[in-house]
Amino acid sequence: MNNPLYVYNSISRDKDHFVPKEEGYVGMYVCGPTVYSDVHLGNCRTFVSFDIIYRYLLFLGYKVRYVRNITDVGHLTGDSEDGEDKIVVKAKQERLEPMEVVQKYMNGFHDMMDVFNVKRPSIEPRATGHILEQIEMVQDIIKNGYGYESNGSVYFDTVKFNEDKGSYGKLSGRVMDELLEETRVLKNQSEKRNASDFAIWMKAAPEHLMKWESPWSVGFPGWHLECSAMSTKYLGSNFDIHGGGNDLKFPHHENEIAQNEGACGCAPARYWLHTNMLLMNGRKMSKSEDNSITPEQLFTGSSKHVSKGYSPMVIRFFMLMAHYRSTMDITDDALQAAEKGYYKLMDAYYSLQELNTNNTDEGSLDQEVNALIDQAHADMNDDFNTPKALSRFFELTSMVNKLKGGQLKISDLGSATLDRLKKAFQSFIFDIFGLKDEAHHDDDHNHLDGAMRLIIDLRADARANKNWAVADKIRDTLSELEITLKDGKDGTDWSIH
RNA sequence: GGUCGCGUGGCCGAGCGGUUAGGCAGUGGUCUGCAAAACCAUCUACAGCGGUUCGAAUCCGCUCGCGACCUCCA
Repeated sequence: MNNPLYVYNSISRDKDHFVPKEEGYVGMYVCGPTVYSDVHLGNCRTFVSFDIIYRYLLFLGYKVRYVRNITDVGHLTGDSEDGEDKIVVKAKQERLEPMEVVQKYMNGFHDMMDVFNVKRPSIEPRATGHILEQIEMVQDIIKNGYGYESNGSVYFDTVKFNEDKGSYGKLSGRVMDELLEETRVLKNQSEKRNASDFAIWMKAAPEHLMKWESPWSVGFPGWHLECSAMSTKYLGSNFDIHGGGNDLKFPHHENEIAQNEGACGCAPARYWLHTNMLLMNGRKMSKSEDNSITPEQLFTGSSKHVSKGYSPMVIRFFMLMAHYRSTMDITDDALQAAEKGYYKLMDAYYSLQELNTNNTDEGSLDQEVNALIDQAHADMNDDFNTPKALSRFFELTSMVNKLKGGQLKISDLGSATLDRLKKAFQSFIFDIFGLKDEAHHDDDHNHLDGAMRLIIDLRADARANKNWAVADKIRDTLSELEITLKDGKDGTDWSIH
């Protein structure tokens, strides 16, 4: 349990020993959604991944301040100064106030996060609530010589920054000269000094819907700026973890680093964590192309890509089966496999609760059980390797089933180890992996369990009388209701699948 | 075109120099009134071609295929 935690740091391109700046505390910033449309599944994977990271840090005993923003202004369609604000575009389309659009999709986002059992962050700041902080940051950047005004807009001078610091592009591996060449043709009409410069404040057209007073113009902040300003405000100018999807590395995170260094001379985060993409049909999910599925479609099964609906926890479990830094391909077969695996694991958890031992000494099984639990912890300490940790629990699941079925003797397990095993299942499945048991819902479940015991008794009577017709009718009818009866050596169990 | 990454058995997906990953599916068995569940056994692997090494899925080179970013995206 005392293994140190290693995390893959995109900056160093290596697994680094995680040592928080302040012992016992972790500051973590994750780029949240731009709330201009419904969340899509890829978003969900990213936030589930960081939820597991957040939960694991909490499990390790850290006091974590987890900041995840809501982008509600400044994120443009297309790049550069030619684009329109995504939220403004949507507001016009739906004939709503921009803030109505924001509220609508932010609510939807929160609901979806709840459905996936994603813990809420400590602070969820919004860009529009931090205009002053962003203006101040622009002023600092200008003061330090890395920003310049041009026709009411302010741009970040990437060339000057790179000359001084020599580091523009270090996160994403870009080379300054290449950036200048690549973009020169496309953006030669701009107000920018260099093609790779980016806006930190933009002058708004008179009819623009969301705009604020600033020293330079009535306008709005550049997209990248909010994260720099808000992470600094709530986590300080240098904090522990910054996360986001892989596709944010460039330009978003690169520019964030430049802004923070440009404003205060310090690198914002010490560990940069990036999640990988969710694929469908081997390609990145895309709304514009036809390879996309919404969470709702996945839940209900109303999509040509799936044969049936899958519950949110099955999907969360599915996500656990791959490492967060690997791409993950959604297929119907893989989801079916995840569904069965999820139920198998949950069933084992309940079977485990029924196990008891009088053996207060060490038993012959103790070593193996303890080793598997230790390995699961080590797996999580190795850059949050959930698929590997999960595999340990499937091995433990097999042992639990053998103990239950009598293939292994419960007397070979010491009570201390059994106790530890129960705690480990609890911690990993519910606290760390963040799974919920969808079949055993508290009060409802207790009522149903009482009724089910009666039915099981009646069926047992029928079977004792060799009245197979009645016994099978009970079993088959329940099966149609997705209730499975499991006849074992010590009577019959049931579960909802 | 530039940058980065990936190609593992029927499917998903770990491993990244020597030992069974794991889940799902398949096959044979145990159990069962018959099933299901569970258990036991078992079958399909490391894109191709070279090289390094006592030893390579794991390192290096080349070839082929795929993906991401560079352009809104988690």
